[in-house]
Amino acid sequence: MGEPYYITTAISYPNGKPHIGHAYEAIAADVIARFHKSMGRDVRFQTGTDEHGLKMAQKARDLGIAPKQLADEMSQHFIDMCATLNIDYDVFLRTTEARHHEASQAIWRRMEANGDLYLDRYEGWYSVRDEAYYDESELVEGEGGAKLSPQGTPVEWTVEESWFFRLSKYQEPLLALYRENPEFIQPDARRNEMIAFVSQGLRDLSVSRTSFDWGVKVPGSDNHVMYVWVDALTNYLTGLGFPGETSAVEKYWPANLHLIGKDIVRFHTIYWPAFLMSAALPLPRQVFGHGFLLNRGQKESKSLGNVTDPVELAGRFGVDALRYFLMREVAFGQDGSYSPEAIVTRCNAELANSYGNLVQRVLSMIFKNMDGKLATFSTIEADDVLLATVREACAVDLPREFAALNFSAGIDAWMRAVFACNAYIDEQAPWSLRKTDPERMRAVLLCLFMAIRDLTIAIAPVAPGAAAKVLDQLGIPADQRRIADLGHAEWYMDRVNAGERLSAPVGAFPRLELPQEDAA
RNA sequence: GGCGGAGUAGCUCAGUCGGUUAGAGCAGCGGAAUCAUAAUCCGCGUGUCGGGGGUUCGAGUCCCUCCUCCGCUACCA
Repeated sequence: MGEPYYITTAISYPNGKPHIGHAYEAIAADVIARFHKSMGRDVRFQTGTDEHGLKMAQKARDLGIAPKQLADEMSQHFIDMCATLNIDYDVFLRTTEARHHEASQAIWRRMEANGDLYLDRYEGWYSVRDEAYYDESELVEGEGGAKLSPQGTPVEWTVEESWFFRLSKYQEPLLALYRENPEFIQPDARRNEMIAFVSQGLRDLSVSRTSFDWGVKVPGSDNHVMYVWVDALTNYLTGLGFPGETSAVEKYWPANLHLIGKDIVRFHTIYWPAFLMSAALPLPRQVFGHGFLLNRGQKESKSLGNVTDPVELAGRFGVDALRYFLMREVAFGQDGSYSPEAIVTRCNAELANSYGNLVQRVLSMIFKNMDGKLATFSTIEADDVLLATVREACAVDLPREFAALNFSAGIDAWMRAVFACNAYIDEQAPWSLRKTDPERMRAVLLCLFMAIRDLTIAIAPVAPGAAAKVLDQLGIPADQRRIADLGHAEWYMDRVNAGERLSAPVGAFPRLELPQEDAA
């Protein structure tokens, strides 16, 4: 196996069904995982659900069921979403698992042993509904002079015993981390924000609660449960077998990439590294905060009634098309906008018309005019130029951009290679050569066969289902479908010697139709 | 308020250290071809590069200022 590569998504809070943002993060992480596997690395990919906290407990109480029952039910929606979207994770971690409680308590003890936890009182304006304390300056005045949180919920002065983490101690180490490892927080704009935040000074963090009990118990303080972030962040270690000194921990920790939404960058780039430093554990190499997806430029919300079910969306347009659209259309790291029209337009123009149709016309001609038979052939300069262009895009340009998480740019390079194939086929006009020079026609079509193999392997991490369908039709062995295999000199002769003939092609990238209800 | 980012063709965006007539895709218009998923190929852009001022032989690219939008500004996940 190749060099280890460990990627995680944030774990989702399952107090509602998955929304498009969950799908986006899962898809992006899956593309990254599949890409690195394709490059020959030994990949570990983890996702999951964060099931503790007051909101889950309250919702369960409202429904009259046990929190665990609610968690089981809701977590299943996320598992199902992953199945629908072809998310090929290695571990789906649930924070209610016993091993996770053990891991969280283990990291707690390590922080405590390092002298970074102490018991004190937390006093402040507390909103039960928000499960949050607010500073006096944040409060707003409600009717009759009542004090309200910035969200307009009632607050009351509360004194609570709480464990504190000495976050203040880590201000300088964190700043040094950002300074010495500029790639630790990405994109750059997020890093600047975090540097500004930490530079203002850090206060110690309250890391336990006594007001509810749906969480991980604090070791030695049974009436306390851990602050959700201590528990949640630890999931990245739990899945590897921590606190056991397992081979997975040894091999995959520290993680190469925590892929998260821009809204939780602070927790992952300030609290998490501070916890890890305190526990004397290595720090992840990179935290990337992706942007949000907007529905026609607007944030999705229940009140606007524009919430999209990602499973339904995938059903309507196809998983591969949806995955392609999201990775192609949105500049990774920035917010992006989507709509049925945008998905249909983008996927039809690129996946169906330019690429899918290329595959179809070439395989169809090989089937009809060559009996589906592959053989050796000799090339002219135009052929060599085309194959070199395609190879460059698939083995160099796209991988370089994907490795840097520039998916849009990587796919753009891939599209240019597809355009080159379409220009080449028109120039060579094999349909004319059929009558004038059949030998040359065969060379042109086989050249395109080779190009299609490269193109399909390169795009497979993005559209795994449809790519596999094409590679099946090309007769490429299942263990020869990685980007790392592109350069194998013998692949084509092996394929010829296998002797398997091509059948009539079956479309793998169909044109999409705009559903009636969305046409307007 | 403070800090940071952005404002380039109808739409989405590229434009590295300032340098020749500011680019790509989509949409639109014209032509070619007919192997293919009515798909493909070729050709066509006089854009106040948000406004104004400045530095420079020369600025979308640097400086100042103004306008607009967005993000962050501690304990909801």
